[in-house]
Amino acid sequence: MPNSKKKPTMTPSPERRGELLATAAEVFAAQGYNATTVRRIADEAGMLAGSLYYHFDSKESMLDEILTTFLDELWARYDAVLAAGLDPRRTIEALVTESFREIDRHRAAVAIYQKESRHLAAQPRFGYLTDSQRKFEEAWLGTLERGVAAKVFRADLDIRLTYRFVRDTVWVAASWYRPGGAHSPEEIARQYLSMVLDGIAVREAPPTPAPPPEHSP
Amino acid sequence: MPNSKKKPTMTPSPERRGELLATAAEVFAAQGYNATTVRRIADEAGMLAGSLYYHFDSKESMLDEILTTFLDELWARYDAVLAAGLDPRRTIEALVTESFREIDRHRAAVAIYQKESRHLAAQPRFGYLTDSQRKFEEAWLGTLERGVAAKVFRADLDIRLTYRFVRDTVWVAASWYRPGGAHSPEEIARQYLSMVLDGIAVREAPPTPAPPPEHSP
Amino acid sequence: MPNSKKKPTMTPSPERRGELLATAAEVFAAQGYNATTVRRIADEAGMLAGSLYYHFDSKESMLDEILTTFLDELWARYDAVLAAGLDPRRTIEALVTESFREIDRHRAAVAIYQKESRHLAAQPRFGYLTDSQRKFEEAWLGTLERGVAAKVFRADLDIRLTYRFVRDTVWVAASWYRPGGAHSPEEIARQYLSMVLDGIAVREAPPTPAPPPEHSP
Amino acid sequence: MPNSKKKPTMTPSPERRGELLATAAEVFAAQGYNATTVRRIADEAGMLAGSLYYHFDSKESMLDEILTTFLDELWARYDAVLAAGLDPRRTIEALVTESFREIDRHRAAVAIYQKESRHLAAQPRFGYLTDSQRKFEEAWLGTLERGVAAKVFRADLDIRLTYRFVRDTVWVAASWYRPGGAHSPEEIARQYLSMVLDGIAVREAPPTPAPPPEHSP
DNA sequence: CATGAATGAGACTTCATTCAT
DNA sequence: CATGAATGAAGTCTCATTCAT
Repeated sequence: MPNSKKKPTMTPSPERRGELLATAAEVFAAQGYNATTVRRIADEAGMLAGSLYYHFDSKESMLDEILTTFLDELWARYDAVLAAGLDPRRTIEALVTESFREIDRHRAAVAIYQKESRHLAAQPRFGYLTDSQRKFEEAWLGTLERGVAAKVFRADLDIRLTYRFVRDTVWVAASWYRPGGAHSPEEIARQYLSMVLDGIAVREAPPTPAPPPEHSP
Repeated sequence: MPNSKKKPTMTPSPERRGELLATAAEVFAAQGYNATTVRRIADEAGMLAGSLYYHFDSKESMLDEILTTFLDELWARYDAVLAAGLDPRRTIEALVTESFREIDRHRAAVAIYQKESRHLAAQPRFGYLTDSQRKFEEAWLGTLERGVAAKVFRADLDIRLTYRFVRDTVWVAASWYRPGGAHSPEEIARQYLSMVLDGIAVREAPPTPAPPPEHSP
Repeated sequence: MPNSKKKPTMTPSPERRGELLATAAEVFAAQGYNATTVRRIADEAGMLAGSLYYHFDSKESMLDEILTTFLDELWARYDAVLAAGLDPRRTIEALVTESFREIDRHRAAVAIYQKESRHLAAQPRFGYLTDSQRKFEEAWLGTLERGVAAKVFRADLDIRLTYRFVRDTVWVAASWYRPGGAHSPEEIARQYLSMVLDGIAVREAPPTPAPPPEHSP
Repeated sequence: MPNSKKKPTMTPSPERRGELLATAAEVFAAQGYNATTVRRIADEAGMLAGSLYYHFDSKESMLDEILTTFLDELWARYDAVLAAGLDPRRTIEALVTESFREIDRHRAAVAIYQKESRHLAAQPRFGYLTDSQRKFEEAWLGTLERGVAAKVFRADLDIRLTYRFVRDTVWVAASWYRPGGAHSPEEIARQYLSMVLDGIAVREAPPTPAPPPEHSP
């Protein structure tokens, strides 16, 4: 739901718009929104700075559109997961997996969200960021609480601490993730889930007792 | 610290300097470095923008000093830990604990580091950020590898993924941590370590009906 | 910048031209020439900004054509009046009446002229505005002077002040006049003339002993 | 005037502001608000464009301050006149005189007001222009109506037409008035009032019929 | 030490204008 | 004839920085 103010030229060409937004997102993610000049985006897109304004109202509206596009898609998927009626553990697994998929698809948008959402949320225009964050907390924290009640998640931990731990752990990944890397989003999700759920320490399983048949050279 | 040849006119009282840096750090952390105007810092400090230049060469040098102060202290502590010759698990525990203590002491600086280090590292002046990151990786990744070799950390995980998981897990906390909150840094460290090492899932009932006969005690 | 050596493609239908000019004039009058964007005119005309350039060389040439069209017509009528050899009072009456008729026909153009002519006159392209103003002054001031000489206009007033008074009195009306209002141009002219010639004050009781002898015819 | 070296121009804030506003007003009046660049104002003031922003928020706020300063003063004087309880004719005389004095004092502001107020009034920030215009109409139209009722002003004229006639007649003078000219504001007011009240035509003095007997002495 | 005023570079944005389709 | 997209110049404004007082 971007701007709906004055200009009758709302959607000149969806494709070009999309390309330009992708370019902008990439630069915003790499340099930070404030540090990114509109000229830099234009250079990257092979046009002059002023030309961007044929497609967008302002630098801010580009940011806006990048974020809303991402959040809309994220919530479509999250909502589907939450509506599926899975048990807490499977819900967490699904949410984490969808999150990594979203990072895969909208890496730049996620990185921007991570870096900028806190101070953007103060502006009325970006109020939806706060809304989204609240919904986000409801979904994750609620699921964790159900899990604790169902005795599948530990009860001896501060639940909010756990929430932040899981949440951040997943989303910071956007800062280093590169599509087409060694692991697929699903594989990363699997390993993250394994760490988050079971820890990185070796289970009591006697590190010595039973000597596993090692690989014969 | 490469450049130190500029102004020999550097005789302001160290206390005032410290106060001003703390103020600046707070604003940088809250709004982002680029989005912060020198005037805003001056306002917060009760003076005019121009007056800050009696104390500092530039806005950038404030940022520089904030980051180096933080990193210098961090490394003093990390080096002490690493020099102590602890086993991998205790080393990780100590590093995590020191990290949370550092977040407690330099919350603003840590938050700035998180948000800005990536694009700052490109500038020569901030080359030390890259150095620090490399040392950081050596320390943590090395410890994890030793732990895997010693079979105290799981071997079935991608080690770099594990590294990023542990690293991020700890440092993102700076984005929400507020000194004087419900938990002390040490308590947060304890819980985080517990999650990271053992996971958030409840262990399956140890004495399961069937197969697993191996656990000795 | 009179660039007119490139496009021989000037074969638009005169009607469309006229419509577009009327639209442009309306917008120029409402918002001011400088504050009016070519896009606004195009919007109002139901086309895109670029499309206007099929019909006109430039925004300035639209303004030019609007003003010359108006002035040409005005001078045709003024010249007819001046050529009629009326006495000073009847000449003034005729000029005023024609002026209001012109305001009725070219309200927008007159309003533009009022607002913009002063600074436009500085540009060579609009030199004709200065010429017109000089002719205008000759016509009006000359008539007034003849009237003073003939003792039909007061001699105790600064003649230039009188000239400006009469001139402004008539033309500012363009700022509020709307065609199709309560009064016809002729009626407005009649009342204005009555005010200008005889004042708005009630005449002191029969200024002379003798009661007014009735009209002869 | 480029800045000469040794100018001991110690200009305290309010005075400098005032000077700059006067400069701006002059340029706005000469070229029109929209056609005036901030750089032009700065040039005229002997500084760089950006430097103006140390004193003012924006170009618009300069305009705002110019207009409010003028209107505040105008209304102080108008209100004094209206509160004096004069009869309709003397009230009109006083209002006209004060108006010409105001034109003398704030010529530029008045000229700006004339040219720009109509489209500025649409913006919320300049809503006070509409308010002022309404008060203005109340004052003048009301006085004229009282005068008609008291039979000192003609009843055979459309009163709103009369109002506009008197109002415009006075205020357009700002477009040609130059302080220090041949006539003082009071003298101009006297002549204008004479024209408005009694007309420019020679009184009853029969242009031909009967030779005026009275003014022989 | 601090202020007040200014500089200068560069940012975002607007807009008249062009041109291939 | 009109559109869609772009250009390029110019305009308003911001801000780190300087410097005389």
